[in-house]
Order: sequence, then structure tokens, then C-alpha cells
Amino acid sequence: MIRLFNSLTQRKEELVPRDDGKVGIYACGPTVYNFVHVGNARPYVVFAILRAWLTARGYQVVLVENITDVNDKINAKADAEGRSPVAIAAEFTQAYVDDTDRLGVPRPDVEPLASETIPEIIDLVCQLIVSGHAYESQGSVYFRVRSFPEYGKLSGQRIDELAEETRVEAEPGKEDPLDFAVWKAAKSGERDHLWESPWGSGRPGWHIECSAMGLRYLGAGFDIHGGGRDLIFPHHENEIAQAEAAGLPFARVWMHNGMIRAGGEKMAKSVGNIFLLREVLDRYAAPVVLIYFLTTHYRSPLEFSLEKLDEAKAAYERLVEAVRTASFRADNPGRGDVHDPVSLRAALDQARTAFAAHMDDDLNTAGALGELFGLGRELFRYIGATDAAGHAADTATLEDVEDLLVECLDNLCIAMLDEGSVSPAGTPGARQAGASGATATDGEACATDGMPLPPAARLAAESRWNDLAELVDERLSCGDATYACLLRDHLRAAKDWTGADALRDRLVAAGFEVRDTPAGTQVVRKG
RNA sequence: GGCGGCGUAGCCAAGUGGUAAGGCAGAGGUCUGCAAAACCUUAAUCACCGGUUCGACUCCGGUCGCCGCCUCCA
Repeated sequence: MIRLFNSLTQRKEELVPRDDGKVGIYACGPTVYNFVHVGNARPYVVFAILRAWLTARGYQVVLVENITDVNDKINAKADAEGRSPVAIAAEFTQAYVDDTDRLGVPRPDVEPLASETIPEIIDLVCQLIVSGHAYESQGSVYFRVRSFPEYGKLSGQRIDELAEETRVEAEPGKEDPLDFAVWKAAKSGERDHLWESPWGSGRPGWHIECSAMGLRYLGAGFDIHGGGRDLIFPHHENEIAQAEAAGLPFARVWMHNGMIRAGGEKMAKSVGNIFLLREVLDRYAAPVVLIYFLTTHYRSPLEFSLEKLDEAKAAYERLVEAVRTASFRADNPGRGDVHDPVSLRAALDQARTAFAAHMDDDLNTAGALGELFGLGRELFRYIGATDAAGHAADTATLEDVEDLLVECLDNLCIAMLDEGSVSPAGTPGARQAGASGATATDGEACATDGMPLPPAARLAAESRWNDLAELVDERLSCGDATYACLLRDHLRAAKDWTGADALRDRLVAAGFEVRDTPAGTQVVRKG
């Protein structure tokens, strides 16, 4: 059973989709007048992971995330730069897609543009006018807030109190200061980014595009609507009013992510404490940024700092180490009796169950990740105990551990990067086998001029150490440490410490970190 | 002023009516030819004050502090 905290009711509720087995999610995306910052990226990540988890749970999910490309701020920027609003919107829409793509998180299923939803918006405005919930005035159309008794149900505000405290200035043409524009008449001199309507040339008000797009793609009474907490009022409140006053039930569950802060204050363009997503991704690999996001519950505020990213990186590397170790030891179990994996098996079951339970419980990614770390510790303990006893590792269990870790991390959209790639240039998805012969994938990239190389393992088996040694540097230059590892195993077995150390130095120079294990030399690529 | 949230070890952060996951950092130790990685040990009367309860960090009330929204904002 999936439970989600619903801002509308202020409590966790069981997810009961409108249509059996299907979940529709609408999340508020950016207004494109600048590069997105880390704060903008949080909902992008949160709702992508919600979709991933619901999908893993067997639901058929549609995630709609709008791009608001019609907005006063876009026009303001265009004016300031002497450019067209269309050009500004196009530039930053592309930048948004480029930047968020780098997170390595699957894109939303639909990313509608406000500018492509104008007919639906006009239609909705017409319905509101017909039903008496909106009125035209001087070419603009306003929503009559007092005509909608439920106004304030999401934000917990009462209309009368809003009226008393409102800082909204009375605009000419408004019946009530609380009323808000659903359609804005073109100002004199404006030419771009305008559409014809029954009320003359103009553009939609800020909130209505989301009502229209949500209804268009997910239909009335859709399941989940998400966005940042700061959007609760007035944006989401108004979305509800516009849709429901028109007789169309809106979202049933509202999810709001907490704000990212910097220096104790909300990260916001207006505060000037923003860190652009692209800047962060230039310094930290995508999975590290995801760990940073996901080790705090999505509803809590999250402080941004480079130190926290560094901690996330260390945490990520521990997970990578666990996956790498499970993989390497599964491939190189060692000799002797198989060490009893009962405790590791228990940890595996525990992690599998608890991970899912945490995710089911309002997307508790922090708790879920904790389970993975716990499994990692049990894995390391098992390996340690196995080595201490001079036993062999249980291959099947280790493979199960690796599979579970990778699968769970995949649910969190956290890719296990090739360790050499724990740097921004990394390619997601590569999994290193970890064994002495682990770098086969890299070796493939290195042409051999059609000449089949003698497999390192065969040379070693035949004790042709000189032949092996001759190939070490050549293969190392191709990123293949296989030969070096096997030669080093030989040197260490012969207690040739000088030779073994020298070879380690060469491996390090080639970008590898070297670890001696009872099962042989393990190398790890370092970025 | 109204609405909402938060306050858990040095830092970050889960969580539960029955004596507190995990990550980072620190200290000591183990393993190792030396390393690396890992493991072990080590730290919290869960902001404060009351109340309910056999028992609360977890429920209720109050206080203090911090944050968000009420204006554009993910």
C-alpha cells in the first residue's frame, strides 16, 4: 500500500488511483526565463522518482510536467535585452531540457508548453465566464474569487482574512482585490507572444495554464499534483479554483516538496543565492547530486552547500564500493569451504522489505537509502568474516546483493557509474565487473589491429610471466589492467615485494587504485 | 497579523507510544609484506515547560528559536 502525504488534507493517505492501476501525475515545471537552479531541480527529481517507484510497484504512470513559456517575466527579460519573448523562451526551454537531462533521470512523459495550450485555456476561461466565476473587464478576464466558496481549501486561508491582509493592490477593472487575472489584455506596444481571444488580443494569466494542461493531459479528477511548497498559494489554490469552478474536479492528492535553502534562506532568484543546476553538475556527477537530494525527505527543507555535496559524494562512493565488492567477490569467490551466508541472506531480505516499505511510506527515500547502506555494511562484514576464516564467498548470495543494490538504486534513478567516472564526464549505466579482468569493456575500445591477444589468464595459467610482463604496459595504456593484475598476483605470491610495489605504482600512474584481496588484485579506476 | 512546517549525537538525517536507522567528520583498534578498501569500538536524557499514559522523543497544551507562504518564486 502506497501512502502519500496530501497537502489538501494534511495527512498521509493511501493512494487510490482514479483508474485502477493507473496514476496520473502533474508537476509544476519551470517558467523559462533563466537557467534552472538547484531548487528548481528538486521537484523534477522528486516526481521522477515517484513515477519510477509507482512504476516499480506495477502502476502505469503518466507524468506531466509543464514548461511555462508564456509569462510576464519572460516578457520583462525580453524587453530588458531587446529580444523577443519567443526567443527567450526557446533558449531557456532548451537549456532546461539540457540541464535536467544531465541528472540522468528519465524525462517526464509529457512536457507541454503553455504556448501550445492556448485554445484549451481560452475554452476554460469561457466556461468560467458562462458560469459566472469570471468576468471580462477592459480586455482582461478576472476570476471572481468570492464566487468559489472553497477558495483557500488547499492553503488553509480564509477569503476574509486574505482580504484583510492582502498586499495585492486593487487594480482598475477588478471587482475585488483578491480576484486574479485568467486572461490579460495586451498592453499597448506589445506585439509578441500575444493571442487573439474573444476579449481581444492578450495572453493567459499566470495560473490558468496549469489548470488547462493538467485537465488536458490527465482529465478531471486526476490523481496527483505536485510542485514546490511555495506554489501552494496562490498558484495551486488558483489552479483548483479555476478548474473546479468550471465544474471540473481537479487533482485529488497534492504533494509539495520543501524548499532548497542556501545560507538559511530559500534559494531564489529574487534573493540572489542561487546555484545553477548546470554549475553543480559541472562539479559533481549526477548520482551524487541525486544522493544529495534523496538523503533528505522530499517535504523537508534542504540546505545547499558544497560540503553537503562532498558528503553525498562520499556516501555515493560507499554504495559504489559495496556494489563493486559484491561483484568482484562473486566473480572471485576464492578457495575453500563456502562461508555460511545466513546473516547476509537475512540482511538481504531485510533490506529488500524495508526499502520498499520506506518508499511506500510517502516516498521516504532517506530511510530507503539507509537500508541500502545497512546492507552494504553486512556485505562488508560477510566478506571480512569469509576472508578471516579462509573460506570462499557464496557467489549466489553476493550476486543477489549486487542485484538488489543496483535495482533499488535504479528505483532512485541513481546510476552505478564506472568508478573512473565518478566525475562529471561519466556515462551512466556502466557497471564494472571489478575482477582482475574487469576492464574488458575498456580494452574493447583499444584496437588490437586484428591481432588476437593471448588472454592474460592463459598466459598466467601457463606461467608465461615474461610474455605477460611484456604486454602489461601496452594493455595498461589501453585501460586494461588485466595483465598487470595477474602479474602482480604472481609477484606477490613469490613475495617479490619490490616488483609488486613497482607494478602497483605503474597501475596508479595509469589511473587505478589497487586493492589486495585474498581473491587476487582488485583494481578500481579513479577519476 | 493569518496559514503551514521545522527544532533528533560535531555536522547531516530517518524513525517509533515501550528506552533512538543511516551518511559524513573525529579518536582508538583489527586485518594487510606495505598500502588501499573494509571491519570493530567510541558519542544524544530526541529545543524547553507542563499534561495524558503503566510508559512519550513519539499524543495534547504552552514557551522559545528557525523557516516557508500570504507579492514573482520549484
